[in-house]
Amino acid sequence: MKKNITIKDIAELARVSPSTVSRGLNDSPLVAEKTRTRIQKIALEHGFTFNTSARSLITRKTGIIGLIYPEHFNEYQHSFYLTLLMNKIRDELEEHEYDLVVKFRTNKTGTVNHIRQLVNGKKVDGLILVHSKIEQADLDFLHENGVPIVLLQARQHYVDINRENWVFVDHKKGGYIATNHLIGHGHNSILCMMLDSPQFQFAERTEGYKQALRDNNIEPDESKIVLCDGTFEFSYNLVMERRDLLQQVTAIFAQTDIMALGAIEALQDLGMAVPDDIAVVAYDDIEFGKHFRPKLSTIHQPRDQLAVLGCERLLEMLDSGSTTPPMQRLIEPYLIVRESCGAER
Amino acid sequence: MKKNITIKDIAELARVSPSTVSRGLNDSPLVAEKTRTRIQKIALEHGFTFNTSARSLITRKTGIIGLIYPEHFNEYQHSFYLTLLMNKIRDELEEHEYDLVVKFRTNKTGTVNHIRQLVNGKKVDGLILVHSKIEQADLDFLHENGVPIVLLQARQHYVDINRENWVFVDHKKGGYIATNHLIGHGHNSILCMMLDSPQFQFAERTEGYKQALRDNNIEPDESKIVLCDGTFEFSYNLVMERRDLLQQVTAIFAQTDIMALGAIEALQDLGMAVPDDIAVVAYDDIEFGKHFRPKLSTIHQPRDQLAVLGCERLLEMLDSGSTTPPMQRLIEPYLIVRESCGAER
DNA sequence: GCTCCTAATACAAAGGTTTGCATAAAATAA
DNA sequence: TTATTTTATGCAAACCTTTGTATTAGGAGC
Repeated sequence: MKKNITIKDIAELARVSPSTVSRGLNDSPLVAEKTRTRIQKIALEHGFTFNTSARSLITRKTGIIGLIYPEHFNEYQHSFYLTLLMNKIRDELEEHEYDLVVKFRTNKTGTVNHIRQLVNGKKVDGLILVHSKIEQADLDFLHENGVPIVLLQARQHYVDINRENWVFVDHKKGGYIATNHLIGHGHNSILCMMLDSPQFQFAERTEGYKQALRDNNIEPDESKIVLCDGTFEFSYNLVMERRDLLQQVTAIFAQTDIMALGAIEALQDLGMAVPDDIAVVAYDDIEFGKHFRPKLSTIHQPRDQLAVLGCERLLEMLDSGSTTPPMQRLIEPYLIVRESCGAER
Repeated sequence: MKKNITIKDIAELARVSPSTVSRGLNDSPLVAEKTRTRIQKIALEHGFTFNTSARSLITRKTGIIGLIYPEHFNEYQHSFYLTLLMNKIRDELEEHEYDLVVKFRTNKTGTVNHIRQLVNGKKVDGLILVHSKIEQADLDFLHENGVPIVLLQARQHYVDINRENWVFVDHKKGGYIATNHLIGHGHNSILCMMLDSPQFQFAERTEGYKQALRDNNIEPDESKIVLCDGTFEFSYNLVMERRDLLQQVTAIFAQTDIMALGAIEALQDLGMAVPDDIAVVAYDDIEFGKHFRPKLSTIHQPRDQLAVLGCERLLEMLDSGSTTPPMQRLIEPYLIVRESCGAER
């Protein structure tokens, strides 16, 4: 096992003191031009890299950002959402020399609290939370310790977000756009397949749905809002078993693509045509949506924008000490019109 | 910004020396039972956590494992593969108190070499590579520095894997199983839609395809091996434009699910029935495959097994110093029979 | 009560960097 | 030339832990 080359070694080779080497390597103006280049040349020749531990012991910066997401994510949620978000975040952070460590949030009480451990142990400089079930106490803890954090994608109803930095997708708007589009194409009786989840964002989507109806002088009908568990099968079976409901509507707003897919398959198996008999607008914009028949019309969540805004802010807080007022941005999803909503015909 | 509580602080509170606190907190037998419990109680009350930097400066362990994967991954590859693999790896490692930092491998020369930086800077204790384009020089470097590494999922043809620890999927076997299954159901003229990629694994899949043919006394016909770029569209168009080829075959072995999906859509648009006119076996087992019509018969890659075996070995090397001979495992993918291959009828 | 051994604790160095302050060297001014 | 300022470098402490060695306390044996 080879011993690593240290600043001390470089100092000897360059016949200067370790402090000068340190400054030289960090491009300090305190060291003469020619000394610096000499030092850097030697360092490069010997493949020197800073020992991160020693460095962060004194600077109190680790160069690592923690990304925390819920552990209950499934392949669907990962694929259309988290991975691409994570990739973009990683890219943004790497440009600024930060590394990303990924954690999921265990909420088992009695277990180690990941967040506190990461922060207290000085393992991370900041945190990004993707609609993770963080508790108020943990948020308070982070503030006390001056650890920057940004919340991404969707809000939780049980924490106070007023002091926090966040970038959320305006899911109410998303629901609104989807519904409004359908109404605009002549549908005035629309089934809302709502994902029944503790996550606030689905209630928001339903809110948007209702609002769009009201804005078009249609009174929302609770019986046309059905709760689903988010799986393909559930939606499929729901459509199969609730043909009564189908009779009453001409369109469906499905709160995720996978739910839409299940519903559409069932409709087709029932001999109904999409979008001609029933139009469908979905939500999420998974890659596969455009290969499905009919191609899915769906609400797209601007993932990259989330990542970019969030990272920008985090980086800003990281070097300014986060004293500025919090950044709170609601970004707008948009509708991608393909075939399933019938507007293209 | 609150100052963190250190071992020194605890020492004062407990009226013992820092070294005793350290030993007490680390459950050393050198410290008396009653002192230890007293120390631990105080530590707990004050929410003490070790300063990771200081600790790893001396122990030379960071408790972090680097996960490196190719940067060119797209949503498709991520969703069915990387994320779930990563999740499993994360789980395995977290059980042993390791964190995971994710990096992708930039191969731009002139750029920083992530691997060396991670290792030299003492940021990671070990590495997991998911068919990343690592170069021989980097591998040698890792060995010199005694940094454990395991290679996962697929081999590269340009590095010497004899000294390395790895768990690969037996892609030749995968291709063999797929093809053999089709032959077993009466198909003796099978189109192989091969993914044209620098990755070795696709050539291996083709090898398996050929081998299966030969083992059944069918001479492989190069004209029935067509190169694809892996996209849905390419496969779709290929089928549309090469109807001559279609006339000659009764089945297709598509090397990825998404390619199969494109091909099947095209076949259906041409008025051909799958599996009745043409049977299809795919490869990867993405979640959506089972929701497609027809449900995709496909080769499943045992991701969890990859993760578990790889992590086990890595952890072993991490505390035994990796002197044991390398672990080299080829794990077998298996066929999931659904509808597209026609065997269920 | 004294010696000797063991068990428990303390001391101090080490790990690699950064950084405030002191010092030395060079450059400028007189 | 000498005094003064500027610029470049060196010294040493600090960051927080771990760990080999020294020290002390306590107990056993005589």
